[in-house]
Amino acid sequence: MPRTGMEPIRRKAIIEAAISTIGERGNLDVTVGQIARSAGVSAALAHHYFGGKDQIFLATMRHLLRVYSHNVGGALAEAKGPRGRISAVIRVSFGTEQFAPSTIAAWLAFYVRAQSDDQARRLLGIYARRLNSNLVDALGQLCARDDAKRIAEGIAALIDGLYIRQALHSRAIHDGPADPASAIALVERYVNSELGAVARPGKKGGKR
Amino acid sequence: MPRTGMEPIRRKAIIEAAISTIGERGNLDVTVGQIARSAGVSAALAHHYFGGKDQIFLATMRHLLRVYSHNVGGALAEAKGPRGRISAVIRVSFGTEQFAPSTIAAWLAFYVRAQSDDQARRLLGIYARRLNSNLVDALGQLCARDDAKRIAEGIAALIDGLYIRQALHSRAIHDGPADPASAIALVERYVNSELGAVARPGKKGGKR
Amino acid sequence: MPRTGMEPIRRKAIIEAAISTIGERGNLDVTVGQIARSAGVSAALAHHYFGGKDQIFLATMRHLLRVYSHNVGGALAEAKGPRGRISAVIRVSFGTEQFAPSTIAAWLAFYVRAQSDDQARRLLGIYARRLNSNLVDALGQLCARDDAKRIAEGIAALIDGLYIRQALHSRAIHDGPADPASAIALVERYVNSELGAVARPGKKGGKR
Amino acid sequence: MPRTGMEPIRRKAIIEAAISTIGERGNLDVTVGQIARSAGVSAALAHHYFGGKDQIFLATMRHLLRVYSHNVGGALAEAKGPRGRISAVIRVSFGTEQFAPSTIAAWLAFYVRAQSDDQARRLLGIYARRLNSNLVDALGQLCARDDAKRIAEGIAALIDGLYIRQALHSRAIHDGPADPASAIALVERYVNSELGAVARPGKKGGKR
DNA sequence: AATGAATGAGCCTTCATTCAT
DNA sequence: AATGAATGAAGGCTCATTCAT
Repeated sequence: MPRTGMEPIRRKAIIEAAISTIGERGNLDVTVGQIARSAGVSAALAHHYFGGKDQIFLATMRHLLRVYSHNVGGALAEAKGPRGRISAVIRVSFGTEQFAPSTIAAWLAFYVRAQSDDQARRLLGIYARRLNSNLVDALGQLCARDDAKRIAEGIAALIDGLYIRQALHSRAIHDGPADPASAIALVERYVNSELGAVARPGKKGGKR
Repeated sequence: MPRTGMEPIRRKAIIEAAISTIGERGNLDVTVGQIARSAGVSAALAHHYFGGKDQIFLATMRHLLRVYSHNVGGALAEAKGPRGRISAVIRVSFGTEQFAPSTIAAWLAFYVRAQSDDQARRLLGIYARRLNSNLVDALGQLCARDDAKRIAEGIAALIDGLYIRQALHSRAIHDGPADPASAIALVERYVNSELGAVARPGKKGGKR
Repeated sequence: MPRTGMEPIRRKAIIEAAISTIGERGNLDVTVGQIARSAGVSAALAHHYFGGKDQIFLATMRHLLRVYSHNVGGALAEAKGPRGRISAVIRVSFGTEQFAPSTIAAWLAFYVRAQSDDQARRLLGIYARRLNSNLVDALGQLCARDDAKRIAEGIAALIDGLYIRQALHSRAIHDGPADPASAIALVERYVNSELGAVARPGKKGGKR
Repeated sequence: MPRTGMEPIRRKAIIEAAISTIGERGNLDVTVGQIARSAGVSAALAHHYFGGKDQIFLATMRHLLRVYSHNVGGALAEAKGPRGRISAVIRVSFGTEQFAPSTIAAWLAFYVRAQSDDQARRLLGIYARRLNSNLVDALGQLCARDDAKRIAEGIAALIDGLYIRQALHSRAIHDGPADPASAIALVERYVNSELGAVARPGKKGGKR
């Protein structure tokens, strides 16, 4: 059975097992053994390929972040105009892949992790800054720089907030929008009213 | 030294130690020993008074929730009109007591905890529903029921999102508003524009 | 049963258990569990009091070294003249306490350990330098400085060599002197002939 | 690349890798993986050729012992008279090959190993007895049998002692002779004074 | 009222060893 | 001839929890 070239296959399996295991529990209190079992391998193998529990977590974060970034990148490429790019970011953030319960739970768990783990913090920081750039750049073409920053912050906060609420909702705490559609609508509406309220610089009329 | 009537004093000390210990680490991976030491007592005593680690956590959550509710209650009593009550909720949510780094970190940690612990979930659910009622009730007097629900959801999401960002911010990830004032302004602005966009039913003008 | 003030008792029991366990095996491949069991406590307690396996080893070395130093100190105090002090060191080195099989085995195990562990090296270095000082000082009153250094080195080498041979002997490899008396006689004879071969500086006649 | 006839080449490479790996660490706490890597092969191959870790160690000991014996044999053949044969043994014991830091460290490690491993003990016993025979035979021609035994023991102890001190010296503990020459001189001097002190039986005068 | 003493259970991690290719 | 793949077993260490005082 031991064929050569198993490493990438195992790594992927273990990372996916980590996501689902973390997702099920809702936090990082999972053992390497649980993850490994869920991946159908021994705990020793997981260590062999990743070097340790921390690295498994880091690799899992990196995977989550990379998939998200990749999806955002794709949506951005197809988007039309600055307003379209904003919508693209929002749409991807609540896309099926992103908004799956266990993905969200893992996401939040890593948010918390970032508070005590330097590497996790750095990783998250990179993604956060990139997201912020995307939003501020697009908004900057539609309004003043200061407004752009503020609105970007609002959008990001809304997304994070809806994430956390979704995580709790799927565990029957909140009654908020279980469906991505409502979440998207809520954020879009926010963008619209904020943009509607501010003058676009350089544009002739501005708001009447 | 062991005088009678120490129980409430010890309980309080332990709960406060729990908040600060959790707050410092940013998650619930704290030992009973750490909490106890920070409270100046032995781990055995913490056990004696609370019965176990889980109960310490629960009591700490309850404390956090109770303080918050109490503050909201007070602000609500002084508030003028429905719009004032909304502002009261927002203001309290970002008040100095609530927005202290370690309080926020503990808060988030318990949010995560609620995903895997039934009792924590129930506790959080009660508070969430009460907050929601407060918001929806007030908003209901200013707009249609459906709009009220949606805006309440938006407000709650913004608050949660700004919390999580604040937690990460104080650990140097985000560049968002470090100060409560900006956070409050951001949410207030949201409320204003959302309310501005919807017609208030039953009020004379109504929607045209 | 758990009386207060157990710590020193346990520490001592664990250290003695470490010596005998290491002595029986003849090397440091002993588990904390084995040591603890031999001391009649749980492995957790050994960790509790010492902090870890390394520290148990270090404490054990320190104990061995301290006892030896203490014995040397006592013998030195009673010794008459420089030649007597040399004999004192030799006598103590092969004294019953020092020359017990498990003590010797432990001693050697730590010698080996010193090659890969910094702290053990430092510890052993202190003792080695002190032993060297004692010998060189005493010899320096009986012969030239350079001779003293050389003879001290010879004595130390003989002691170490006889130790290692004793360790193997008690495991049926060598046929050397099983008894301390022969070992002492061998070293004493070495000292005598070396001293007899060198002129004592400052003394007129030298040897006849 | 896998040509036929690789076995002896691999065996030798692995044994030499074992010596250097053990020598670097200064003890037997080396993994098969480390040895194999240092030999440029996989751990599985080392297993394949030797059957297990223990056998690798045994083969390494055997190699060390065989080289030493071979060198002694060669030196003995060229030596002149019994006194010359004693010098030959001493000279070889501190020869460059024998006195290399990693060789000495490995040697000591195996000495310690012999205390807990039967096969290692047997192996070492054979060599020890042979060395003893060589010395006692040669000495027997220069002095009484009893003296010969005693002096042989002294020589062996000195050699072992200087070895162990050399091992520690190269790790900066002792200040003894770093160079083989001093070690040889020290032992030779010992032999001379011991022999000078005893009457040679069967020889004419002897000392009165 | 309070704590030191003590431990069982569990987790991470390492490693020798096996096996199929 | 040689190795990547894989694992069982074992050890160090932590920690919540109990107990006697």
